[in-house]
Amino acid sequence: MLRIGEVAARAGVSVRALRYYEEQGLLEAERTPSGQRRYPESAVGRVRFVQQLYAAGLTSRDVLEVLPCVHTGVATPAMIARLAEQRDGIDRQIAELTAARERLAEIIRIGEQYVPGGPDPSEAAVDACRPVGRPATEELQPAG
Amino acid sequence: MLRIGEVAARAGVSVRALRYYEEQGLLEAERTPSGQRRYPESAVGRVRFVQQLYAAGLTSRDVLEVLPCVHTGVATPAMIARLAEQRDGIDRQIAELTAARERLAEIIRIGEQYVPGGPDPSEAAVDACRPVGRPATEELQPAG
DNA sequence: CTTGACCCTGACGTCAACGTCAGGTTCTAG
DNA sequence: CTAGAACCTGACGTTGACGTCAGGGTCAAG
Repeated sequence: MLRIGEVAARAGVSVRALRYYEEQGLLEAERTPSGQRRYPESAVGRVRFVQQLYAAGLTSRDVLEVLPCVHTGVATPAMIARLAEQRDGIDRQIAELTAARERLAEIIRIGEQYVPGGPDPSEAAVDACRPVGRPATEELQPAG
Repeated sequence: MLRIGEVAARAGVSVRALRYYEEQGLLEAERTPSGQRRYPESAVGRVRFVQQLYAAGLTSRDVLEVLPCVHTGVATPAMIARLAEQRDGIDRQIAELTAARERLAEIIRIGEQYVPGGPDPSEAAVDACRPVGRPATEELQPAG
């Protein structure tokens, strides 16, 4: 059984975060007679999983829905539906992220191409900042 | 030239958000003599881009660094480096999201498999909640 | 000229996931 | 037994991206 500081260190989060997770019902702990929390080794993995879901944009409440096995150990059809919703939400997120990444990558490519000695990379960079493939309007002139 | 409500509606954000973007230096607007904001059509695309970057986990300040062309129209080598950093950050995010998605998908698969008429899907679901391929410890018994 | 939709500038409220501080207890090393 | 590290429970503070309310201009239509 691990102490809270140990779990925090291994999972790469703060002690406060673990207490917060408990408050939110995401992580249980046994208590010593004096009231100190004791965690099984598996708590480390669970915390990392919670962090993953947070990183996926889920809230604590979402995670609570997504981790029914934490409390009940059972996955009902309704829960499966919610899980699927969350999964689809993540899919949409990944799609948006990929799009954003591509636009950034394009700006970078243009920038790297012009930086070495080019006199005025502005037009190309500005184009990259525009919504995909839209022709220039009156905004964002080449700074001249 | 569009009015602020028009831009907000087309970009799918609130009027307040647009004023906030201006406050953060992410979006400029001309003003009528009476002080009302007027935007070019391209503002809609810009707002969508900003939203994309927000969705990618960037802060307003990050976006401000990432969109230097908004103000200067030029991409310096230092900016390129920052762009690359952000891109890599997004890559890491995508990787994490994909991992989270996979774990969710696995839980769903197990759930769907057992739901139709299975009497006790708990063990499988519980396994799916565990860090990848870790054997059962004393926590999370099959609820009985 | 008045009604109503839209716009303006502050400025305070919100929500989530913690950070941080206060004031006190417990555990471990010497 | 004593110092110090680690733990406890409140409870208030923080940050980012807005929401929302107050109080007041603007403008096309009737």
